[in-house]
Amino acid sequence: MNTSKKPQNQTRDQLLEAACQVFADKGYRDATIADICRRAGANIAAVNYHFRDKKTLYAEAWRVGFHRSIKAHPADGGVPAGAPAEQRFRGRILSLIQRFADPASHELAMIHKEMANPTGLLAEVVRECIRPIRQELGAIVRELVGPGAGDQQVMLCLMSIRAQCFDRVVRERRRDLFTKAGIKHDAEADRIPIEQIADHVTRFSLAGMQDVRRQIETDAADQSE
Amino acid sequence: MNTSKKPQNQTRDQLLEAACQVFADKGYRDATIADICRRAGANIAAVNYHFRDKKTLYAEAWRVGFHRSIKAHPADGGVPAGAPAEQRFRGRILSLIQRFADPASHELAMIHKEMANPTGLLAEVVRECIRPIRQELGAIVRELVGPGAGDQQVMLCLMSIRAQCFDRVVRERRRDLFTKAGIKHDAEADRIPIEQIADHVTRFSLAGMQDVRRQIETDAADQSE
Amino acid sequence: MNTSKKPQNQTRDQLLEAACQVFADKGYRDATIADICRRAGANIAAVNYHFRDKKTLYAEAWRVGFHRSIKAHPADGGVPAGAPAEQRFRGRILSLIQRFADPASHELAMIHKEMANPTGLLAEVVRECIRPIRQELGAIVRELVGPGAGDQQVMLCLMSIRAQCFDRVVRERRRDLFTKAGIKHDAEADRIPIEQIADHVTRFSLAGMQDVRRQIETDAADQSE
Amino acid sequence: MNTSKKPQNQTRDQLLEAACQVFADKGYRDATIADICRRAGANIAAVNYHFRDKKTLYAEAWRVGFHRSIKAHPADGGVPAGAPAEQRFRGRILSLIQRFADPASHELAMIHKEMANPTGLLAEVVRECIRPIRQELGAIVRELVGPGAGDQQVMLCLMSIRAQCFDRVVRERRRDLFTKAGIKHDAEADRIPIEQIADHVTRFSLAGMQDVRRQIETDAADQSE
DNA sequence: AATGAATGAGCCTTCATTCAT
DNA sequence: GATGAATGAAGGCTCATTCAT
Repeated sequence: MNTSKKPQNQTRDQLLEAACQVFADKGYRDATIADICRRAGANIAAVNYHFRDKKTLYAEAWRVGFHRSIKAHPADGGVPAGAPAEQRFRGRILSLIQRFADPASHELAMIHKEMANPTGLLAEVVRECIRPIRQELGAIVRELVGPGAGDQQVMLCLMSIRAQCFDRVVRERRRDLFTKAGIKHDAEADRIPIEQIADHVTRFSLAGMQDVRRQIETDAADQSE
Repeated sequence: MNTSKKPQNQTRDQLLEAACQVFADKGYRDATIADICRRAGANIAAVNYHFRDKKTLYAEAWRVGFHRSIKAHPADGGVPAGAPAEQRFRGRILSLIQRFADPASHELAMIHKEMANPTGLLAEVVRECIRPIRQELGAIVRELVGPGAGDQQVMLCLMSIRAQCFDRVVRERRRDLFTKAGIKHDAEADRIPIEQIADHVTRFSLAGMQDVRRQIETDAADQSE
Repeated sequence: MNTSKKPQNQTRDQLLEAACQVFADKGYRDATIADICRRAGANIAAVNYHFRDKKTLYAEAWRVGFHRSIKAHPADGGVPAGAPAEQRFRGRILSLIQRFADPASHELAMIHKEMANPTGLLAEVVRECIRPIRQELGAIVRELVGPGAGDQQVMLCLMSIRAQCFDRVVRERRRDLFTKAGIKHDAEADRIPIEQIADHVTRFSLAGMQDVRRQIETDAADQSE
Repeated sequence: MNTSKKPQNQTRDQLLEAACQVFADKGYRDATIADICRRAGANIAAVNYHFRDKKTLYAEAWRVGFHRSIKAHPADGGVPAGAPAEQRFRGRILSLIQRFADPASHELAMIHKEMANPTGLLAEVVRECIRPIRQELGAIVRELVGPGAGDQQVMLCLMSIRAQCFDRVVRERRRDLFTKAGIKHDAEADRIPIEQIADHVTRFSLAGMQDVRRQIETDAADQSE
């Protein structure tokens, strides 16, 4: 028994690291194997040797990026399961935004690229990684809008909330869009600290959800009269 | 009186139409001239003849898509300039979401693709088309959060609002992401009527903004004591 | 009978003029019909309409360029046929160099391009235009090297002489070669007046031919002893 | 001991060899990568793999052709540096003409093509290879026309001399010009042995330079009176 | 008589992948 | 186990030419 399971994996790991960067930066199609190998200091045939495929490397890189991201920023934001819903909500929001804003993880960029040009190569990854977290946030939202809310209303609130978190992704890209087009873009918004943004999203969304809850209860009262 | 002034533009128009579809579907890089020409029923050299470049065709298609979209859904949502801010706000939201949801216009998909992989070819288009509308919405938001709000607070609200509208884009792509990966995706949210979504976003955001306003005024009162 | 034979030839003439310029500048292959038509202010189909072919236009432009050149600088350099051989020789040299150096005529550049990449389209033109002049210069050289000279010796002298005249052509291109490669090229030699160059070539060559003649006569004397 | 250090360069070498031939025959623009690869028995992507570019291959082929040529025919013509100027002059002339006439080297044809249609890709090559040799010949000519000669006079003599050597190039192409145009061209001059031509150019030029020197000294004597 | 539209062949280049060591 | 060499398919672009008015 050797101490490390696969000590020969150095090249493989460097390839994965390089792949994360390049895929995040360019997307699946625009990323080239040659570029990835160059950054990894590996031979051009290394990808096909270690991963058989560009496709396989892509899925693997995605998985690696996600796990690194979720490890650094646990989905519950450090808030214990027994805490009140508002606090758990805030934890989730903070976690999401931090994950997306973390420059070490390339998760956000990869998600954005993949959504823009779906490759159909991430079936497993999506099933394993993204689904569960979505459903957990869904449960909290359902708590917050109250038992009277229908599926549709919960869904709409979820949409509003996730959209705001996701905006970190979009914002990053929007900046590129403007920059590449040679347009000066007021980057002021980009300098707002993460915690402040998370605070804003939390408050803004809690207010929105309370409004939804109030309306539901009003409607119910009207109807019961 | 003839219906079309220059009937010889037929091929050109068909190329533009095909380009909108293909660019929206594949993005700049993945779209091939051959595919566009095939759909337009034109020769492979037609793009070069009519537009000189793939690049130029792309910019032109973007412009066409935007104009078509903005024509079908005026930015003010049909609400007169003299109406109360809340109504004008609702008009804007409705317009934005309708524009993005309109399957005839490929605006949303193209925006998303461009943000994912910026080409730097849309300097003019962005300057001419997108900028003004952004600033108009900004003015309305400033009205709603009140005169006491700082630039940063306005910016955060704008972010929350636009993110929700933009979610239409992302949602569409997310469906593809799941579908292509072979995962069944509850498309229930996609069947919610546009007006209802616009209503939700409007209410949700108005509540959020009021919360921001309230906080600002509270802080101001505390400070003035 | 109308005053001008073909008054409608304006476009045709402009095409020829443009063709001279472009063919001289780029050579047959690199010259594009589109460029020629653009400079002539004509439609892109004009060349094929007026000349059937790029090939035919090329031959026609060559002919025009040559005739213009020979008209401006008669082959005998203005020296009457009865003048002494040395003077007639000088006239020829002056004429050749002037023709090649005249920026209005594009003859030299076209010759050079054609020699570099022979098109095989100039059979007639060469037969009609260049041959006679070569033979006339040959006769003068034969006179100068004396009746004892063999064909080969005459040929070698002709080579030495024509080569010097032709150097105007090569020099022009050599400058381009250096310039395009980003190398500073002492253009001092290019500023020497034409007459001075013609003088030099004349003297240099007369000295050379006298040397040849002297050697021939010496050899003959040796042999007759 | 193996004969070749890197046997894997075979394809690369064959590409270079083919490139020399094709570029010499057709010039940069008219030469096609496909043709070069076909002659080298290589795949069409081989050029891109080994040289990255058509441009780079071109520059490399030029360099190879030059070195092969200069190796076979050293610039001094085998005449030691201590020999009298006339002999060193003859050595240079012989070397130049041999280099240009050597069918194994494609140097002359490539120079001619490049001068006709400068690509601007040979900056380094020209600087490294051609410049030094030009300057060495210049020094010898200066010796021969004497210390009283001005720069301009040296330059004119150099022009006359180089033009004659270069005529080998032009002659070769002129033959093509006539041949391709379907004209019978007395190829007698082409059959004159190289040494005889070199002899002629040497004598012819030495006589010319002596004439120039005599004139300078006469002028000086007139002036000093 | 003359033109704008359209065509198809050909070229350079890129890139994921495979082959032979 | 790992690599440099080599491949073939595909894409964007150019351009002389033809077509339909």
